[in-house]
Amino acid sequence: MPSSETDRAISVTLPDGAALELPAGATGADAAAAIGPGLAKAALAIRVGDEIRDLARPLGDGEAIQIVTRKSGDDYLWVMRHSAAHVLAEAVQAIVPGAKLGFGPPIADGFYYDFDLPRPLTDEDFPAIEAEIRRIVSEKAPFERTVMSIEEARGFFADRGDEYKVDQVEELGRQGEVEVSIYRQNDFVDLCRGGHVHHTGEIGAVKLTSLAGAYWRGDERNPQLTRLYATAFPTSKELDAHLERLEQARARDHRRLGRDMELFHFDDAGPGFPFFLPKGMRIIREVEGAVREELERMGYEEIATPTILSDELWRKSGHWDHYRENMYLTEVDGQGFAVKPMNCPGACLVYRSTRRSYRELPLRLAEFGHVHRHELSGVLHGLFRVRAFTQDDAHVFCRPDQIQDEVVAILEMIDRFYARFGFDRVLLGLATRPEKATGDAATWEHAEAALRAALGDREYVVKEGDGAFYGPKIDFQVTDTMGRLWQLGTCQLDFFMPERFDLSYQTAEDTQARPVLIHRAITGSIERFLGILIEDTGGDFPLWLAPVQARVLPIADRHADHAEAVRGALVAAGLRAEVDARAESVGKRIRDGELAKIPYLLVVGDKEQAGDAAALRGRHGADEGTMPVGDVVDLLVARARA
RNA sequence: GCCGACGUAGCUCAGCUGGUAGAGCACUUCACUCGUAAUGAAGGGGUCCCCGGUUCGAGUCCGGGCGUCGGCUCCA
Repeated sequence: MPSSETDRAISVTLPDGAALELPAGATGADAAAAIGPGLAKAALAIRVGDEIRDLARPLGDGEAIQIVTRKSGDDYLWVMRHSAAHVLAEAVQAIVPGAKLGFGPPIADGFYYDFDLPRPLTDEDFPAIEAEIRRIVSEKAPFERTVMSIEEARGFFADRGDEYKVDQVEELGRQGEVEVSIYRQNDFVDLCRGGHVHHTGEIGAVKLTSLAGAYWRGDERNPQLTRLYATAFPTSKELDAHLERLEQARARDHRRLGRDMELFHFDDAGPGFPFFLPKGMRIIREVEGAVREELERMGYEEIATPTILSDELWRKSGHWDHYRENMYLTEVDGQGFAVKPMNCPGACLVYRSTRRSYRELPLRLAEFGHVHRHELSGVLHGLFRVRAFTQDDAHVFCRPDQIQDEVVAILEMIDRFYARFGFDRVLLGLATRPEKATGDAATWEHAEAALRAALGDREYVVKEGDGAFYGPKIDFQVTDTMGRLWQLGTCQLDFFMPERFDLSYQTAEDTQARPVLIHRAITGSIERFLGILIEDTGGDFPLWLAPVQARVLPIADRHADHAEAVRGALVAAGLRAEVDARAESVGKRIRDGELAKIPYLLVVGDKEQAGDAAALRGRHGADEGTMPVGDVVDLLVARARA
């Protein structure tokens, strides 16, 4: 708040690095006016650091600011969509009288608005709502900002029966706000921190995209609201381009490519349980091979532990208390068993199978563990969220003083592995103590500090309360083709499992000590990793991963034997090759080979047969000419290794 | 699990207000034996997701279940 004349002036930084001096308490609007009258008129909002703010909010000393106008690209889209959300809400209230308002923020690629509705909404209502939006847009109704005290706003929204807005006003009050801003267009009024276009006419093409249920404040104990997703662009041309991009992204969907390329299959006989087809297994074996190379290099030993183990074991491990509802249980001969949802108890039993010395530590035990988890039906999603998957799991048992080095080595291993597959945008997260946790606060803090130290100066986000019940973790996330985030690798500290299983080792001083357990996975889940790999490459796998690396096409029947010989030479050299000798034209078979995304097509006719050669065609028509079969084999082997 | 939509041949889909199913691609066979992105013809293939109900009659209407898709919540 602007106050006495004793306040000093403030200074903010503009995008070009210049400093702008303003009186204390100056707002974004003041800043825009200070820069120029044109900008003052065009200004819609202001970006301060990562945040887009209302022009009416006072600026702080030293802040880096950027005025948002119609020409601000993504920032403009953000502001315009925020305004579009208000118009959507006005339209919905016109179509469905009595609709109560939840939240309605802009999000990546669009915006949504939550409603508590007197009647269910279906997509048949979309055209009417869109028509109403267009009508409101054509009115060019101004967005007007007013300010109310918390008490005034509470009463205002209570009178209107907008209970969720009342809840939010109260929440803001608890957060220490003394007044809130209200935006109005036509008769529509919304509690809103703002940043809006001047009038509804500045909203471009709006399209409703989907309908979903969403809990108030994201808590399933709260009422479920109806969420209407939509997007908006300045022009319908840009909207169409966006819809076209979405369509292209859908073509990379691993579920679609997995079926088209015959990699895997899902069957009603086992919802969430993937069936891997021969070509899918070829890729999986390559991925596993890459993991095993790392295991060898980093001093791991591979083990295998049983899929089904006594429920006694799961009681001891803590899974019974924390995870039972997600476990597949069975009973045989009057004894309870559970299908493993994790591999750690098995690894602990391996550790405990003999007496351990400090000289053996760190003991790194790896396992390709096939685990089963009964996930809720609504969360299943292709290979990304399944009910049975293979963890490239490992458990490192070490002394407390070895934690740092081990975690550092694991992070480096994961980095190297992802780089090999060409994953560049990997997000790191540090997940800390959750509500449902075992162990004391001091132990947790110690563990979290160890992980922070190992992360060093890497970029990562802290996810408060997102850790496993037994310890904090570092996780590695990547996005799929639709922008959803999925966790792959993980590195978790566990101070509790060794306790529960009473694990120990003999120290140099001939005493018994408790090892620390580190859980880690590189791919996290081979299945999920494959899904990401499919979407990342769009099915155009690098040569070394391609399920079929080369296909030989004999021009006519009389070239079949030579084609077979070429295939034999490729296979003998360790390449995955096949022959397409169907009675179809060469053009047709070339086309089919391209559509099957096969890296190399080898055409053989009279000329090639006579010279024991093959004509090499790379993906997308790259003609590399005719060369002796031996040369083709050497060339492809070299490229597959690169 | 919750909200919404959807479920017809291996795939993509058509099938109007109820009258017991159709196309393209794929597959099989035949003819053609072809030089770098679709040769032609013929043929096989369906418990219209499942279970009930309404009706003379249900792919179509109603109820329940299962599955899939988009979200929410969850995710060791």
